[in-house]
Amino acid sequence: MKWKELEEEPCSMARTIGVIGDRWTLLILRECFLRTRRFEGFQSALGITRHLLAERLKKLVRQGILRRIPYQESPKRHEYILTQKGIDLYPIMMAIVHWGDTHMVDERGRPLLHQHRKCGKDFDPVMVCSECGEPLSAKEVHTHPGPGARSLPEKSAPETRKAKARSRAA
Amino acid sequence: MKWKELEEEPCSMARTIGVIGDRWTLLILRECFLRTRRFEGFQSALGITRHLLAERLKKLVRQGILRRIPYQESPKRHEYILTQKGIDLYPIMMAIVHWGDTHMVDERGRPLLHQHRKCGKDFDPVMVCSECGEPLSAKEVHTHPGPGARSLPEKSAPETRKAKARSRAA
DNA sequence: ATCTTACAGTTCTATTTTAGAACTATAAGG
DNA sequence: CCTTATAGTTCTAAAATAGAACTGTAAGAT
Repeated sequence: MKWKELEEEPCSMARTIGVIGDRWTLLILRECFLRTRRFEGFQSALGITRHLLAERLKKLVRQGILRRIPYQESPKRHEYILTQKGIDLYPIMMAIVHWGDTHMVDERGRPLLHQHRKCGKDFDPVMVCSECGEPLSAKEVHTHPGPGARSLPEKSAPETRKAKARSRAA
Repeated sequence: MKWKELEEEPCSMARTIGVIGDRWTLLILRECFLRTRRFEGFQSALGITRHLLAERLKKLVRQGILRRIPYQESPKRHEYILTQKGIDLYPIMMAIVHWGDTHMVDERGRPLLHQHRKCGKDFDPVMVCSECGEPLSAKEVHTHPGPGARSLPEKSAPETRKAKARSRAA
């Protein structure tokens, strides 16, 4: 599988990974949500090479995740602003941060806290079912093919070689 | 910033990205959630080179995301099973899939649907506030330094050069 | 009028990663 | 003895990334 093909895979995860699934892109997006907008801002905040930064920004604009907007004439200068498509990445960012907060903090605790303006409290993000509102856990979810599926053979429980031999013998 | 340093950054997102933020790792984890457990299973499902697969699996085991469990003796064979730390990645996976379902589907529709066993319906994941239960949106969240912060200077609103000149002149 | 700085890139070489294919090893089954 | 299944390892070529220097426009300082 080549990287260009990823975006054509019949899998929403593969397609998304094709767009945002590399390390610098994710960090650039973090900066966007922290209100960084300009080339130099990204560069100094991240220490990314200018070459790669330019390339990643171009890609994000092509993908419709950032919009490149002029903020001054002569010399022409542009800012990079999240589109709605980009803002919709927020749950991914929060899910990533939350996992890090749970499993990667050192003894000093969380680097950042998130306050919900509506209720005023520091919170954690919780993922719930859109239909019943209950928190989701992996084993309560059954995945099945949708209209855009190509094929997804059901996997049977793995057998040991000996078990296979036994069942063939029977 | 080098990749080894990522995991020591005072940012839960950078640390998490250091662990799972590359394309193959994310796809391997997708397969784990679809119940793939064995080397050949990952390899044939993903088309990843055997070399990289071996390396990524080792890393995931080192990080405590997968556990390597023997399922037969002679020749010794192992399966890779998600630990709790690995299972906790589920919201990240679902958030990624959901963004793809929203922004990357073709005319045929979603490749996969997710059914919630508790309520029986196909659902979308929704991220809510742990404190008040309301759905979260980026602009209702205020980010501020926590106990593990190193420093996070507040960013002022960007100015144009002309505006800067004006304010200096004033 | 010239000099320095800010900004947003582009270009170049060296290093690191990844792709792709072939090879190794153990044991079962025919 | 030969083939297959499984889980790797090793090798070379191609691609991506790091790191530093360079380009171009214009403002402000000297």
